[in-house]
Amino acid sequence: MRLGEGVEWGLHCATVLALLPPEASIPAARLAEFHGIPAAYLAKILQSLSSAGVIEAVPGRRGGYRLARPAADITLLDVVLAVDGEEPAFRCTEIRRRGPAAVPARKYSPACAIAGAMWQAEEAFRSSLRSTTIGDLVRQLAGTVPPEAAAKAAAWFQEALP
Amino acid sequence: MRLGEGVEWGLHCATVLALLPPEASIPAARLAEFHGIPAAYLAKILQSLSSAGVIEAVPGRRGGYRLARPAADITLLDVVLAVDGEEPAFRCTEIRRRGPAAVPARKYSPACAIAGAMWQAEEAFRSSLRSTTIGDLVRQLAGTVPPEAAAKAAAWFQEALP
DNA sequence: GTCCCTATACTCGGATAGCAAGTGTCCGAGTATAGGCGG
DNA sequence: CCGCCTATACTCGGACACTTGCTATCCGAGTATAGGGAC
Repeated sequence: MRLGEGVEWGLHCATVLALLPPEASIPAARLAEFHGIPAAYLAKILQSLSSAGVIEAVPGRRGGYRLARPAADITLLDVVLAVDGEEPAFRCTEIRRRGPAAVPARKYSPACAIAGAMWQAEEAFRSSLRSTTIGDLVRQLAGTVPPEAAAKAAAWFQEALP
Repeated sequence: MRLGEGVEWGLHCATVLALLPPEASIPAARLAEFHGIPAAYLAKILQSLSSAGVIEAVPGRRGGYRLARPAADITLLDVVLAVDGEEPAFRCTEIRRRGPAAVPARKYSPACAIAGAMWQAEEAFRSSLRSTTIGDLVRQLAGTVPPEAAAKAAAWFQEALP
């Protein structure tokens, strides 16, 4: 089980967007520069977040990206599913219905116990991600980010944005 | 996030092994035939389970695989980690320490809030898998597998094993 | 001075290569078994 | 008849190709802006 690197980028970008003034937007290239990551690939990640309705794109000369709704209404699950895809991690291929012991399909119970247990675990994973919002992250980060780094970030935004 | 197909195979094989008489073993080729899956690749999966100590290999002419310990002592997490690897799904690359707002490394808190939230979710996933054992699966399957399929399976094992 | 128009520069969006890891396969090393041989 | 020995056949274990999907990149479509000109 492996989460794509874009998930981390998407989460960090979402928290940065949550810290911007309301209605303000920031271009993908600036977000990439701020995080020290490849701009071309980050564009693809932000595109996924945009089409999923987590963030929204502002077109035009002074455009960019901003959150599509309040940070408190965006869960970590929203971001992870938008970047990584909606399909479940465990895919049941119904191998119980194959081989020499197979019987007609209608005789099987709707879901086998193995797939059920795996999906239950995945639901626990998703439930945990659903219980935290970008707003919660921002609040936590306010207490853990080094004050010096916060100051440098604020100065950088002052210069890079307007 | 995607779990390899081998995880499903490993879980099904573990339940089959749990149903065998104590001390009995079954070759990888028979397990593959029973499930209708490629034997050569299943061998690789079983190899992973064996080196992880979940199942054990019996060498020699009438050899095969069997559970390394009672089914009630094998959790689904044991199987998943053995097949899919131990490394966590979310990997923090510390992008917070990069870019124009970076400060000396020692000033950062040990773990950033984003990675912490992701790891907490993954722990919920693992905890759920830890709470179910192969023994539990066998008990559940006893009530859900079609009796007709169970009879065919028993007959097949009678003929294939000795 | 104010309004309108046009050219511009910057933005996002989707289509396009490269690479690593999962998927699938194969052959060699090792061992319990089965049969034969000798006592 | 019993025990030992050897050859065998079957097993697992690790090393070798191939395909899918993640990683990385580019160029074209679209739009708000800035400047200039007319009134």
